[in-house]
Amino acid sequence: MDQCCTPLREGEIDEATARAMAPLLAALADPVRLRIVSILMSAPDGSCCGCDMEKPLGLSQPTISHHLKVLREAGLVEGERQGRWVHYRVVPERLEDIAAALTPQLVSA
Amino acid sequence: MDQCCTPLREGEIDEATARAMAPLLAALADPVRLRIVSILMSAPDGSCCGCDMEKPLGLSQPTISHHLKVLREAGLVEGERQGRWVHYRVVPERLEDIAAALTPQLVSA
DNA sequence: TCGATACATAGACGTTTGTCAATGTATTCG
DNA sequence: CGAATACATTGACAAACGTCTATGTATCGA
Repeated sequence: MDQCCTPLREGEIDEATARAMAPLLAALADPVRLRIVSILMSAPDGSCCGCDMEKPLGLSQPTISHHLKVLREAGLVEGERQGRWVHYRVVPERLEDIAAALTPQLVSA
Repeated sequence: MDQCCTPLREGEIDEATARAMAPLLAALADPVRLRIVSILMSAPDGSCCGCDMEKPLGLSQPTISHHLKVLREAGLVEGERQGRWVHYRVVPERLEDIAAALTPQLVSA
């Protein structure tokens, strides 16, 4: 026997799709970045600037800036300069993209 | 002014929750593991053994075994020995956990 | 019992990641 | 202008990660 399972049918995601999806998940796969996203979403006006995250996160300013950059480059967060500060907010569409990619296949399965 | 945003209200996830959530996302945040999950979910009987993944993934057997271990330890995949083979299948609840953690806060926001 | 097959483990190695201190840039205010 | 503040960038370093080869373990079939 050269095949232990019934042959794989089509329908798996291709390598390109997987390579596009992985960085989005990777951007969220960090405790600090999860908390940043959570802080942004639970902020009264849905946004916040980096300076107010230092204390609750207990990390240095450059480290937080680094995490915000990762989130920004993944498209999960957007920053808008307002005078001296940059107001960051979550891009809900990206979170929905992730959630949608994980569930629909369950429906069609 | 010592505060540029309105004060953060409660509601963010705590550090422990973030530390529990991150590994689950990290397990999925890899192109190969995404494809493994996809292969398992699109298999006719919802399961598959490692040997049939080598060719489509184009990776060595130990590497695939490593990725399956990561997925197993994250609880995203379960393996059951059947004679000479181990049949792996996705644990849908874990995927739903992830999807649920990303969307509900959007509803309550 | 012996060979073949499926899978796991160990060790090695280059790459990526998370963190920090130090420094740079831009904006505001006196 | 000059000092202070918010944020970004650089460089360093240890830890974690993905991959491989080599080897170990377990199961089946002849």
